[in-house]
Amino acid sequence: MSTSEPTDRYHHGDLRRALVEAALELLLEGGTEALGMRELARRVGVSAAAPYRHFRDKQALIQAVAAAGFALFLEAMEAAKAGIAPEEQLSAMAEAYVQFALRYPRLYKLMFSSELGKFEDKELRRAADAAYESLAVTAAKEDPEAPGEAAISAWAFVHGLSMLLLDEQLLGVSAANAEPLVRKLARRHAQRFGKPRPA
Amino acid sequence: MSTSEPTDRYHHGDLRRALVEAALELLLEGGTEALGMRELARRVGVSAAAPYRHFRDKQALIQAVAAAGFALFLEAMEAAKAGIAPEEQLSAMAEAYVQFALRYPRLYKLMFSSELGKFEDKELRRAADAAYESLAVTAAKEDPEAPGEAAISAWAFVHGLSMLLLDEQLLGVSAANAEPLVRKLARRHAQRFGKPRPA
DNA sequence: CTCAGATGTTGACATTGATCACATGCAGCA
DNA sequence: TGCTGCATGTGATCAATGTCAACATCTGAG
Repeated sequence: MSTSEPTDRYHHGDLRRALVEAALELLLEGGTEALGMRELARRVGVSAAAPYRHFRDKQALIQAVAAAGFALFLEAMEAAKAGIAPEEQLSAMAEAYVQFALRYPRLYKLMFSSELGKFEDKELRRAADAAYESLAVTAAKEDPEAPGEAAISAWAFVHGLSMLLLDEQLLGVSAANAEPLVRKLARRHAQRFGKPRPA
Repeated sequence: MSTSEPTDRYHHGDLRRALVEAALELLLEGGTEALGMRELARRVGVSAAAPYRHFRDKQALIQAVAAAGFALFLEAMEAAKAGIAPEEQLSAMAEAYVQFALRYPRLYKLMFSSELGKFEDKELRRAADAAYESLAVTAAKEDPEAPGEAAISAWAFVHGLSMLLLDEQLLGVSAANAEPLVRKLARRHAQRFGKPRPA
């Protein structure tokens, strides 16, 4: 699936992209701990100093990975509400949200790790905000009287639920058997937070 | 406020406690990055290898810190619902929860960092579960028909909201001006998730 | 009083993030 | 075509970190 196979040319050709790709793999496999500049360089088959031509910092590299993560995430969100009846959209997105977190736990964690300085990197900020918007607009439609609160509430709900599941904080519930619970909770949330009973 | 001032005896006397205390300070000041074994040893005025007599790993030390954090946290939760009318308890706790997260952002983040292996350390696990219980029982009372779901929902809500605030993901809302919003959302949540309108 | 085990120290090793001066090769201009 | 400037990659090196093993020191149980 990799776009670039290792070459032995002096100039790699597309190092930056290759680095982000490899970093993503590394992250998915081994978590934040496994994501090191040197190991990364090794993977891509390049010297240890090379990555610094493309990223000021380890942090900068991580921010790029997170941004890529948010792009993936946004895609999943959009896909989730495509072709779904409006009144079902919110709960469908909620489910998709949690499923994403469960499928890519380490990536998800990184994306919200918060010491990655989300406000400092413009591109990252935009990617994150785009994902937020996708959910927010759907949630807002559910409660036109207080759209802002509805959006925050929905976001907080799915985010919190994801974290709890990832931490296995919910006794007896793990990623494997989470789906029914998630579905039930999503329904419950959408129902109670939906438009306050029209006449 | 420190229990132990630096002595120049060969044996420190209460290194373990001193280490956890110092680690907590270090964490609160500089975040996870600043929390290193060597720096820690330096602070306590002891050699770099000494901490390893009390903690197998850096991870073990971190787990101990997290456990201490959960104790603090539990305390705050219990204090929040003491002497409050039952129907106000849930929203009071929700507020207290978020306030804790906002007051100790880095500690809070560490406590839920999830690669600290919460399930492996028994003491840590118990501390975390105790905190969970404190909120869960209160939330469960709000909706006797589905106590489990009510508990998860409440926990997810406050946890998610805290994370969003810490990440400054909510545009225009920061720790400083978060209080009114938090209060409003807590009320809203308690109201909608409360007992489904008794007759 | 003694001496065994707990607690600290010293010195070392491998690894990491980061930076420097230097090497290389591609692009555009002659 | 051939030259050359600039982006890109290399290797050597530094300081710092987590961790360990061998040695030193203290303290309490008998």
